[in-house]
Amino acid sequence: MPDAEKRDSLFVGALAKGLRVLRAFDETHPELSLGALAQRTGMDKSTVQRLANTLHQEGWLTKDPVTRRLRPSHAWLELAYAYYWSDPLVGNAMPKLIELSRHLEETVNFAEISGDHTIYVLRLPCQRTHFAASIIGRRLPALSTSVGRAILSTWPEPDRDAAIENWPLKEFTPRTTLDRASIRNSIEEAAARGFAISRDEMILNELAVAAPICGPDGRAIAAVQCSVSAYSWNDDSLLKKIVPPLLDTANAISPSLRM
Amino acid sequence: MPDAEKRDSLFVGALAKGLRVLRAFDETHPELSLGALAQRTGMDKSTVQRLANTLHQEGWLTKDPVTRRLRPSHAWLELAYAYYWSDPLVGNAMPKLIELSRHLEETVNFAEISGDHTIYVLRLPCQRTHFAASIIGRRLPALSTSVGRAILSTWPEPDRDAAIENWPLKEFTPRTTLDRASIRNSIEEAAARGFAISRDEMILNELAVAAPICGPDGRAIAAVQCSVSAYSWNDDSLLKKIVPPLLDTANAISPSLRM
DNA sequence: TCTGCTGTATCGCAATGCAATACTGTTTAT
DNA sequence: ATAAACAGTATTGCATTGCGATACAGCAGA
Repeated sequence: MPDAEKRDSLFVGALAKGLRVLRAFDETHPELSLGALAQRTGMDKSTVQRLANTLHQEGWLTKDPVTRRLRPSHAWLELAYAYYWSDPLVGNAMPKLIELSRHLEETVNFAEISGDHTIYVLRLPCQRTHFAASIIGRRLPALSTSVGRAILSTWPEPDRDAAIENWPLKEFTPRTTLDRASIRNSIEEAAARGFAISRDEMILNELAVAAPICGPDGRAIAAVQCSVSAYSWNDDSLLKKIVPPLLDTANAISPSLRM
Repeated sequence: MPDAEKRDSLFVGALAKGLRVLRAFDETHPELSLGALAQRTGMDKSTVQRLANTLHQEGWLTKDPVTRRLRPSHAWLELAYAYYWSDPLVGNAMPKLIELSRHLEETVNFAEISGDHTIYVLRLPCQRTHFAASIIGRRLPALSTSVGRAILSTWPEPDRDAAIENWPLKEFTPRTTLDRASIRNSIEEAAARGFAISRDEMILNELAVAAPICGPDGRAIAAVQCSVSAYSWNDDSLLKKIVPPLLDTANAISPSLRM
């Protein structure tokens, strides 16, 4: 392990390496051969062999009997299941999101902040979109999403500023905002109005509105989001039809009241 | 490791143990202390300490700063994300499920067979139900679910019989079928009609219909399912309104045609 | 303040995971 | 066809690394 020199004595390297094997699978690498795994993880071929073998025996990797390639197993979904039970917000959020989705008949999402990214935790797709926009677990740079901006809009000045300065940005479409001053404006507007809007950030012709879910300290860690097509919606209709129920839903989920 | 004596030399015990720590979290144990983890995994306290520490450092466990308890982290959802990209059926299924859900305005699920259980892979909840019925990754005994029966109905005799004889059953409601002969009837009926119906198996007052998704060999490994309330639906309306589009959807997802 | 708890740190031993290497089987090019 | 190239599988000796007993610290409640 050349990267991390002096890890304390209660660090189990073999476990960390094994998990790095799991992390090697992503949207561009849905299945991998042993050799490819070795390459991607930077580990020795025989190390990967043992780790992958163990993961396979323990049911974490599925092995195609003919190509010998490895793929994520159903166990990966079971972990998501366990996650849902452990997240204190999800239990309240789910029924309210369902109602919102039924009412709006538009795609509704629930996302949380995870470091400097947002991650989709619950998704209720209503319209056909591209695949990545309809499955859970997707991480996106927080500054580029309506969810991230809605959440940041509730944070105290110093934290918010630090985020705006330092958090990463990535160009997804030609219209992705890469200018941090514009992002600051967007967040301040969100702070004033109680919700954030973003346009064409992740995909073109997409309009997203997000309302933060505040904890007892007023600081949000999650948001409810509604994503619609700019073909069918504009600012006015958004504000009239979508924003009010969206805010209601967010407030209903917020744990502050129940404490 | 007393349980598995003679594991071959390419087995990394530390990795397996670490993963067992992850598996210790489930619906009844959403968060665990170090001591509780040691108990549940049957491992030594200091072993668990090191493993949990490693998992925490690597971002797999979240540690509550005040209670010191450990919880699943967002990484668990990221694994689900990777899983979705790797599952060859999910990409086709998703848009079609969305359409079906919009059309029926009822809860639609996509589940696969996983050993002797079924596992929910995609869920589009439309009505409020209990929490477990609306999140992905849930495993249920295949013989008790409409999905499992729909899938088994496409299997050749010997496999099907072996499953009916040996696969596990568990009582979820007072009306859960525990009689294997009845289950055989149900599966045979499904084979004749092309879809399976179940009633009150998992929760009372629930009606579920499932249509198998067959591979090129005619053998199903997945099914589309629609779950409705027996309060609003009966056999007739189910057959008229739900079954036809359900079968259409299942056929549209089946990969056989595209090969 | 004492007692019992739960989480954190230390340490010597040997079990265990490491990487080099050799083997097997399947695919590609000549 | 035959050979060469490649990917997956097995073996082995060595020392690194993970093991668990034990001792320490920080916080409850009595």
